[in-house]
Amino acid sequence: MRVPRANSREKILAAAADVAREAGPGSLSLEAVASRAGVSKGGLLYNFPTKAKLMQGLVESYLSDFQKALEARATEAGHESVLSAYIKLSADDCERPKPSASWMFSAIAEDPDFLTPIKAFKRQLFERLKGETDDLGSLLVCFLAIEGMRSMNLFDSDVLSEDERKLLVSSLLKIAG
Amino acid sequence: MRVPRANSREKILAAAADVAREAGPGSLSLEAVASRAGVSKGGLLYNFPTKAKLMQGLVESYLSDFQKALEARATEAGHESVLSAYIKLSADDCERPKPSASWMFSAIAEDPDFLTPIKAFKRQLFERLKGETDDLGSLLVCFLAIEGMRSMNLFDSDVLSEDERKLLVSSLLKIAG
DNA sequence: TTTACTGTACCGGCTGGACGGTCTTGTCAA
DNA sequence: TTGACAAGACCGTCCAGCCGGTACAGTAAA
Repeated sequence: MRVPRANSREKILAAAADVAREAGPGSLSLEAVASRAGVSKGGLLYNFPTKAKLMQGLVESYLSDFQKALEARATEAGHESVLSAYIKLSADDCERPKPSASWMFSAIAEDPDFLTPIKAFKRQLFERLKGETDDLGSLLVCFLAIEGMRSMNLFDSDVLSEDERKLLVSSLLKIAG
Repeated sequence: MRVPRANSREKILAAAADVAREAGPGSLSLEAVASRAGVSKGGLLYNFPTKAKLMQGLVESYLSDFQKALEARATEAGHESVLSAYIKLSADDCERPKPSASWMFSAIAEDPDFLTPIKAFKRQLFERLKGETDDLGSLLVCFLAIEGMRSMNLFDSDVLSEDERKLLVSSLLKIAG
């Protein structure tokens, strides 16, 4: 793929995420994204010929970022399990001020099928974790608790306090062994 | 409040949930809801003067149903804790073929603030559970795992198999004590 | 009993506006 | 000069909300 005059693609993807977060998932119009990215509507549609392609781009970049981050954590400290890496990575993600995936609601509103790759990725990750442990019950609890944490973060629910989340993470790490 | 000729309100709320589930959260138009409910658009707008009021109605009826179901479970078998009741209730909810809250994405797309009452409800429930146990860590893990289960159900992720979910629930009940 | 009036419940066409996507024109680097 | 790319006016579509109308139940005066 040729590189654009300026790498508009990433700017646009970031802008889309920002708009979804700040203006609400229902207000993710192409015009808003273009304006936010400092690009004209025509320019946006040049990079992403359709809104669906834009959503798809968001999903793909999210997934590849996540994959890379997980791999980095899992290998950098070779002693810890993938599950521990996943727990810590998710905890860090949730501590960041901006929920990284608030665009997801826009994607769902557009077409729920956009999430199919994410579901597949999750199932794949789960299978990988299953091969790493012999206590399926504990794994399930951990995996779902992380899912819950991520979901709360996504919904912008400040239901848990800072301390509670820290306690949760340490409890999960203990269960993960 | 006078009772309507037929209780259209509930019919409309149910229809809205159905449309959101089947046509996708982005296709929740007033016309679609009215048609599904066997009511004209004018009739719908008579009962819910604005789309926002309809969403609000969905949230309120969801919350009151949930509250009632939880109370019923918690008192019917007085021996079990509220946490156990919550776990079992959520497990049953997730086993039902139709996700009961798929309208939530429509509400979020419309305006994320619609979820405020739900967040408040969750926090309130969590506080209540905190008063029931002395092991905050375990409670956190359970609470978040349930959240994860509900979220997966909401996203229609069949990431977990039937057996896995059963194992998860039994593990949670064991942790809950 | 009849007739006229009132308020409730509901109908469905209409409109103004927003949005997605196209098309033509402009621009700049090579 | 050329072609990759940006700009933004433009068009068709869709939808929320409005509004004038209809049907009907209750009431009450005649």
